Amino acid sequence: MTGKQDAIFNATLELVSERGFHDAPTSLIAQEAGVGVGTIYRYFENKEDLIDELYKKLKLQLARAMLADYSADLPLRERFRRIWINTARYHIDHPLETAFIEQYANSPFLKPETANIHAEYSRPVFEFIENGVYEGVLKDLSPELFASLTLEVAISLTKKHREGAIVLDGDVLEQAVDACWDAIKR
Amino acid sequence: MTGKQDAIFNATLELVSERGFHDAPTSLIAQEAGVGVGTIYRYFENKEDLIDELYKKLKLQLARAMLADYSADLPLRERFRRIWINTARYHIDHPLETAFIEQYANSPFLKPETANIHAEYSRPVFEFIENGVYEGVLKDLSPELFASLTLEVAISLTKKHREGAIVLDGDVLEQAVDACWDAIKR
DNA sequence: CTATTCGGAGTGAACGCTCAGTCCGAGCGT
DNA sequence: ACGCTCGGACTGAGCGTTCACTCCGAATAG
Repeated sequence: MTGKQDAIFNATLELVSERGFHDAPTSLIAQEAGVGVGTIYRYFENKEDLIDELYKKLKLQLARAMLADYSADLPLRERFRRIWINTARYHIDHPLETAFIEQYANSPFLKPETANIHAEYSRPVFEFIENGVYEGVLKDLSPELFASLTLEVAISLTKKHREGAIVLDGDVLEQAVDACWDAIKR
Repeated sequence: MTGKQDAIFNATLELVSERGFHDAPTSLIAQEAGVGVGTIYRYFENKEDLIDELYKKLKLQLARAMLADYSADLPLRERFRRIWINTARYHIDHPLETAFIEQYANSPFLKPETANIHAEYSRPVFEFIENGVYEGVLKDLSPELFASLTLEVAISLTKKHREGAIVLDGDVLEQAVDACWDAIKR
């Protein structure tokens, strides 16, 4: 039974997202999770470890969501659209997870070995890029530049959506995918 | 004499950027700045106020840098290039400032009234967008979407540069400006 | 001399984490 | 079937430490 671990994860996600790492004391996390403080330390070495494990879990969840309906058989344009929309959708539908990831990724506590997790899950994304460049449909740019021109745009838009600066409805989403495609297509 | 206030700002910038908000105790900031702890509280109400004031100061600095050589007389394409390159340059040349801004902007401590500061300084950026849309050179998109498609890309690239994932030399910078232009031009 | 600025030991509050003790179900002897 | 023992998951009051912030005497300026 991992019910308690999950309860601790959920409480941590909620508290850290809404109040920040250092305003989410272990005592509160335990209370919110319905367990004793000591129980946290049966599942995690310390608070930093708890945060780090939660981060890895969410990053994996995100990677899965991005590639939810991916298939290498589809046309490049459609593969792109799906990955892009999936990415945006995840961030829109999971504000707590997004706030947590963003907060931890930008903090100096992020462990170097944790920072690179994403790479191994996102193989299909690189596959897509290589195909596109090889076929001459995409510009010959580095994968990192591709990511910044497309996925980072999606993330930045969802952040503005979350803050209320824009409304990301279907129309805007389509405008944005098209614009991102223009940025990378030859 | 504002020498002490500046010393406190500098020490805070350095410590918070490298160690994080909560691993930069006032005692250390005071030591690094060469002042007593109490002196900090002569210039700032509390630590949160100090951080917030520093954030505003850096945001203003950034806005000035972005528009350093801007002129409404230049062709749209050139205006765009300058703003984009200036933005990237600032973030590349000011890693501490960037780390601080990014960290604070993504934390839940950011005051709502502080979050909107940038808008008033970036009037010329909106001017550029309005002109471009009016002249039919740019797509008819919202200013926020423009920002995500261009400036956020610049910022995201410099972050990768700072982390060592890519090297942002002149060539890559030019590739990126061109790609961003393709994203927004009609 | 007076007014103003500064310094840093000291204070109370809050934190992460520990550990002695509780609780409960599985296993065993009768 | 039943009572007893044992082991480990779990608890939370308490420990040691650290922090933001205060306060008042010292230093400095006018």
